[in-house]
Amino acid sequence: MNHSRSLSRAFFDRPTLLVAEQLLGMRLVRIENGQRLSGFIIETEAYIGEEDQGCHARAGLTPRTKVMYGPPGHAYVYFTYGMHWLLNFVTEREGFPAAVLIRAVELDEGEEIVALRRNGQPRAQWTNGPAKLCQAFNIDGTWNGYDLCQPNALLYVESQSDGSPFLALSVTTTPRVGLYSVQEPWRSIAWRFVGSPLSALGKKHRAVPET
DNA sequence: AGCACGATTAACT
DNA sequence: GTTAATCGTGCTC
Repeated sequence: MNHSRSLSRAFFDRPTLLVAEQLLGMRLVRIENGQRLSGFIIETEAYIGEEDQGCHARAGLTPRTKVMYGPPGHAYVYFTYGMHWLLNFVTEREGFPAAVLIRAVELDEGEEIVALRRNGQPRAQWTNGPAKLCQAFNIDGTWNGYDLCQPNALLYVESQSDGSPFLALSVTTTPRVGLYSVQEPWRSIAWRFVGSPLSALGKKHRAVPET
């Protein structure tokens, strides 16, 4: 594609906080039966290392966390609450467990299919949650370990051809969602990145989005 | 082998 | 704002 390019492994092979922030405005792409489904990433969270008590890797190397210990640029997809799949991207060097959770995207391509999958829901709620976007893009555990940086990948992230994001966003950081039982400082550390359209600046400002 | 728990969502009141 | 749905994971026995 002329106006875009796939993010390289080097992009993910960097400090997780940097990756989490710079993923905002990039385009998540899923090729399904030859058709493109995509959305602009607008919300992420960082999970970094065994010390991070909010990170699954706090349990060390297990069958579940194995992918996070692997090379960067792979998908870490896991199941939670008995019914939801969540999509993460592995970051940092091989051997160091870290990942970025994709919490929300703004749908770009694949409206018909997503409308079908999220039937009954208004458009604004199609992909505004980590499990919702997995449902919308039909991403489940079979994608765990998938290499986003391989040639002709069916799941990957795009930037513009010059490497910049598609959307110019103002970035707000807040504590990560749903870590109520996690000890401090991990519970409150501001490792959640929320992108808001620059055009919305000066209008409504939400200091801390509801958790 | 058994069990408590959860990086959530939708459908309630 | 509250709660049920639902099952893989990791920890304990």
